[in-house]
Amino acid sequence: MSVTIRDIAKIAGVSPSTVSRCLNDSTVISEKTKKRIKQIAEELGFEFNANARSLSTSKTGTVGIIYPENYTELDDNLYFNSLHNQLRDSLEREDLDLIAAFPVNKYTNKSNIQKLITCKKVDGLIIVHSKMDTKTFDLLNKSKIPYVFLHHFPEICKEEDVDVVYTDHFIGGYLATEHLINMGHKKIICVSTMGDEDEFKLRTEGYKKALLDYNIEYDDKLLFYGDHSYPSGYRIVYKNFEVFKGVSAVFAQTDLMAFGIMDALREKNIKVPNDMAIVGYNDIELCTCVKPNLTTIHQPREEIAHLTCERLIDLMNAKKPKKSKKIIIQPRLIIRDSCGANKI
Amino acid sequence: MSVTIRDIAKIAGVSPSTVSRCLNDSTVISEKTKKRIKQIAEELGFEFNANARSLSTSKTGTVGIIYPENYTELDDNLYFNSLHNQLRDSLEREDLDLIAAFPVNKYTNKSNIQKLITCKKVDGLIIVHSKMDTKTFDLLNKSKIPYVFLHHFPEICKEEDVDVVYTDHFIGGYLATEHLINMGHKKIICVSTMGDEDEFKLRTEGYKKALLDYNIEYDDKLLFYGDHSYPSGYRIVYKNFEVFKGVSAVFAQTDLMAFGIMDALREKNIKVPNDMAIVGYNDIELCTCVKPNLTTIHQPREEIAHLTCERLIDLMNAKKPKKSKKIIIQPRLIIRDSCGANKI
DNA sequence: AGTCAAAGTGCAACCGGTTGCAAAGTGACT
DNA sequence: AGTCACTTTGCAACCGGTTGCACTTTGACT
Repeated sequence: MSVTIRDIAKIAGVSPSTVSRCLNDSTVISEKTKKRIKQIAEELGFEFNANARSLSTSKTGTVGIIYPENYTELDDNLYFNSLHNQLRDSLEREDLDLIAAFPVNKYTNKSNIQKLITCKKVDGLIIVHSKMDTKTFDLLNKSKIPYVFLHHFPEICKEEDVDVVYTDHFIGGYLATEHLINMGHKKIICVSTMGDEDEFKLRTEGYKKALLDYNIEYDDKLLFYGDHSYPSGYRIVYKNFEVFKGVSAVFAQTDLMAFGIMDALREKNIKVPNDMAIVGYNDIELCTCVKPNLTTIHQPREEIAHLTCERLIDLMNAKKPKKSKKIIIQPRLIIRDSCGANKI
Repeated sequence: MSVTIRDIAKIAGVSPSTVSRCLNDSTVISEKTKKRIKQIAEELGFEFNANARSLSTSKTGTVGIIYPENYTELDDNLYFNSLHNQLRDSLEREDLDLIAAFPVNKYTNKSNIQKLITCKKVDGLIIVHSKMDTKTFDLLNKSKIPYVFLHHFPEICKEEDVDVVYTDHFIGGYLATEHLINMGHKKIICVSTMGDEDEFKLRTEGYKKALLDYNIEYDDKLLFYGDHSYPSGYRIVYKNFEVFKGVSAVFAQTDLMAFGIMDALREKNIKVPNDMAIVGYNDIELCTCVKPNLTTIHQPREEIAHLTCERLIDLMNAKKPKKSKKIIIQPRLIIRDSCGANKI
């Protein structure tokens, strides 16, 4: 069917191994033959058969990414979608393909992680998922396939032992709160989320620390819990309107909750930012598709994606196992209109 | 490193071919040996090496999907993201992996379509992209790799000659407009988009046909062009406010433009839906994250994804080339609050 | 002319599966 | 015991690359 190196070899009157070496730019081949062979390959429209190549080299040229099962339901999948595109872009630079999967195939009930590893379909793994059983984790380590955890890492391993890149949610929470304080607010509601995701706890910690640093007493009546989503933000306002009436600012730990809060406040005739300042978290594209534009904490996706891929590629190319490394990325405050800063 | 069928063969005292046949459930093997071999394989934690398998069978167990280059910029990538997840889900059912790519690698400048095909990385291709040069198209056909066009198909081929699945945008435009007419509106603005994308032209045609059917004269002063995005919808209201003041309804051909229009109208103190009814298009998740909830045209993603994959898998499994087929999916009107129907 | 290192190329095995075909085994029946 | 059909298994080639090692060629130097 398609052209093989043996075809080329026959035509050029050399052995297949020579052809292979030429097309792989081996240094032991003379420039003259190299040029000649490449020429013929070009004319014949030769392309390597990736499978044959993978079989003999044990390199596939593709990396896998594992997302949390609840990813599609996750309201901030908007953030993940955009991160995903950045990751793909970073990998494209190295001509690597990307296969995305959930931890388990929900139809066959088999572990996709295991499948990708043991079937040798990927050279490396990016794991955006914090729950992992010991069996899979062992398999992962035994397989010698490099991996880096993105955003989360499983409880079953020590942070020092694995490669992980994440953003500093403590600082993020701090920055958001500090900004509101600097704008003159003293009573600031914080809307976090339930669940065992550490990042939200950290955002809350940052919030508390900022209050402390600026001598504002922390009041746990001002702390609420949503579920990431727009409706949950919306409902929290309605359910706790008395509390909202008594404050002048809100730090919502996802942008979508901030949107819900803003819409509910509008219905209650509270003007943002004049009567209430709002800061969100994530900086999804829609922040500028909402009036007033949302002030928020930006997680630099390009940087996250770039550093994650860089690290993974490093590991994939390393001859010897490398010492694991932790990469922490600093979030940034993006000032728009919802916090009132632009009106001054 | 990992367990091979030869390892199993040695332990079981049979030949590798027998092991292969057992694990592939060949009918010529006795149940007894099959059971024994499978048992051993299980114990050893055997998994097929996908590359070796692909090499000999020419089946990779993965399909590729090609997105338009401008996909990440496309404002309705929200729609595509959700469609993508549905596609992945449909493929997961058959244990197929999915590699997503753009038509060309923007760093190496090489054709990704060509790469996926000629390197034998995929068994089939879903193509969401209408521009394709003759060379690639020829390659595609010569390669015998089955493909289906999703939503668009290239101009260089005849619709009858290729497999394509898309939604009926004419009907979508018609449904949206008809609904507004039924709500008593006679002057209806239509916001389409520039560019050569047929689907938007068709939506506009549907709009015109509905007007015609209900004896409302078409007025081209009521037709505007945005660029899919929220800001463009927003701006159109500001720039043409006199026109908007004279009508009672708007059909926006993307949800995001509808959002922009709604926000601009709010700032102009025009109440939706009381003073102005609005219908969008796509039914992105955010339609219910906006006040009032957006009435819109839903493109059934599950159905689209399912039919696309079903067709592709059909083609991949076919022994002989099948006659090409066109699958057209009907959009649905989703009535929410922005059109005023719920207030009556 | 003879020696020898360096450069260039080919042989053959290997990666880990699949599969057509031949051979061996089984059991029923004459 | 011999024949025959059918079931079960093994041999060996193949998929299309890579690579260690051995061999040949080349040219500089004594």
